Amino acid sequence: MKQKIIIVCGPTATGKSDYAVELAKKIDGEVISADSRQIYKGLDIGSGKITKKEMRGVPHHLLGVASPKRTFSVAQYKKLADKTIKDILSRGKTPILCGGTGFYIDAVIYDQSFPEVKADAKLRKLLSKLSLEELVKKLKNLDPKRLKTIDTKNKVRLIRAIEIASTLGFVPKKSKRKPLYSAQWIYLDFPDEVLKQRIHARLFARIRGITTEVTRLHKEGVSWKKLEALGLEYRYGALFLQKKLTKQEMLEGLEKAIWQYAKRQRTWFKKYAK
RNA sequence: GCGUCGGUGGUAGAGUGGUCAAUUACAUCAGACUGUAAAUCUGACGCCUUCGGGCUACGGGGGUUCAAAUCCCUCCCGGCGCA
Repeated sequence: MKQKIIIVCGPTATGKSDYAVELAKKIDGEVISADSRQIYKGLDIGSGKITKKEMRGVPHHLLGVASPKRTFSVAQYKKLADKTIKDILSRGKTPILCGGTGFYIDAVIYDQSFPEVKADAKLRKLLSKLSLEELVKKLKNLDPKRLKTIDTKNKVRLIRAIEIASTLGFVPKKSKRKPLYSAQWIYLDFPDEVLKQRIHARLFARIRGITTEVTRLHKEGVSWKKLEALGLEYRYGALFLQKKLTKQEMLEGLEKAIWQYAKRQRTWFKKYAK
């Protein structure tokens, strides 16, 4: 008998957090965040992290548990989430997995196993100098099976596959998509125009807080490069503070980027619609 | 007013007689996704098509040429210089 878990997903700015709190109150649940940016400590305003007050007494997990100075990965998330879910269930409560990072949700629900191969900075640096063709050739020698499923135009993926293959000698087979829990999916969304308006309104309400937050993070030692890689609010905030963008350019570019992100999220979640 | 440089697809911006429906970037639309996933990557992107091709397009009009976004004339618009 599989245990029950509820998933609240959907694109950004659809009110997932509020919905999850409401639901948790009704069914005596606890919320587990599935958000690749809210996982970091100090990324609050820009990531739209729920505040203590908004939690209204409902326990929340996996918010602000990683350092933004270090790289955090799905594999780590998966481990933490598993542990948390087990804990919640053991106390007789219902876990509510809530967030917009499809990959994270996927990793938890479908019990994906990730190979124990850590990032090798030296190897990555070396490989990043190679062309796509050379990388493909390398992977072909190391693990021809993986080559069949990989996106041969995606350098980042190729490098990771080679990294795994050259350490383990092969790339572990993709685990089957077998659901671990009996999941109840709740997908939140709005028509395009409405969602665009919500994104716009939220951005303007938060823009001040965003720049002060990014300033603070940089002072605390998070590099511009890292901030730019964090994307959206952090990328545009960092570009603006470095004077690489005007305020106007930041606002326009960021709003556009958030919309593009929302659509990518939709694309991901469409998979589950069937 | 004279001179001069320029007006190209949603935008920026290449091209300067044929191989141009027009490099490229951005935007837009669709999609992928097993260790950075708010990241990274892919495809489509004038209109029509029986997928062979057809049609309309590089400010407007006229012309030269077998052939023009590319050359000439003229008109309109913008920048700059001289008045």
